[in-house]
Amino acid sequence: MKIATFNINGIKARAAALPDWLDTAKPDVVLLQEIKSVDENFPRELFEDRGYNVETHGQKSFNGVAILSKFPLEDVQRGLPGDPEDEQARWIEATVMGDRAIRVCGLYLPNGNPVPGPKYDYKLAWMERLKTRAKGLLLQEEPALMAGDYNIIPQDEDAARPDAWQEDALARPESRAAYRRILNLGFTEAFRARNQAPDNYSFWDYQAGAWQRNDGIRIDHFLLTPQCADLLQNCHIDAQIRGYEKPSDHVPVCIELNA
DNA sequence: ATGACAATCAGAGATTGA
Repeated sequence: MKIATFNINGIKARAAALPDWLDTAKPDVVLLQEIKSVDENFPRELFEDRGYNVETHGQKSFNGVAILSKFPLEDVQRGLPGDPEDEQARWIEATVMGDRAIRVCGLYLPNGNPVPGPKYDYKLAWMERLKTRAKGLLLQEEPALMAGDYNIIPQDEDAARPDAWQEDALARPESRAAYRRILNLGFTEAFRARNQAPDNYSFWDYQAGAWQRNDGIRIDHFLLTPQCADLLQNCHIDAQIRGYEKPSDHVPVCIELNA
């Protein structure tokens, strides 16, 4: 089973590029972030016509996450638990009913800039809630994953110019520590489990020719429970599509599971 | 040191992103 995560930076703006990529990459399951659309306006036919089941958790203008799946989806949950006041659409999870049931969680972790400030506080608080949900997944002792735009540069090797990100919410020591507290509960980060090479990124800014200079950062990640990590075949980044027509500033990260 | 670039909503330019 091929599962991908992709921050598309707006479904309207990606109405051509996203189907093109689906037709080429043929993922079974896709976790989308930043659909920037309310549920009613999401062009689900684009995906249903290609054989995908579609579940969305959108909001107006910003954020918004979705799951596309060629397998049936069960027990869909929207919103990260832990704060009933939180209106931002950054979390959706469901069980993918393939040969083996897999719980998939799609997330769009807050950016957090500027540091310090209320947005950074929200990021850290959100990560604390994420940790709680992560513990819950581990307790199930079943194949499960949390994937999406973490807005975290895990280590300096995950940025072309680490010095430029030192004071940024994506790389601050407190951000990295919060990410590691989740990882250290017992998750496997799929990309580094299969690839130790530097210069692998999942985001390039639109500005200043970042793509052409390969001035990127790796911030889109797959975290797998032990039972899911047992199934991991490989993980790769579809970087080339960043150079295609009207791209997102992120590219898809894909895993192949023995399931 | 700053802005560059893109998307959204709205119908100009502010806001957000990373």
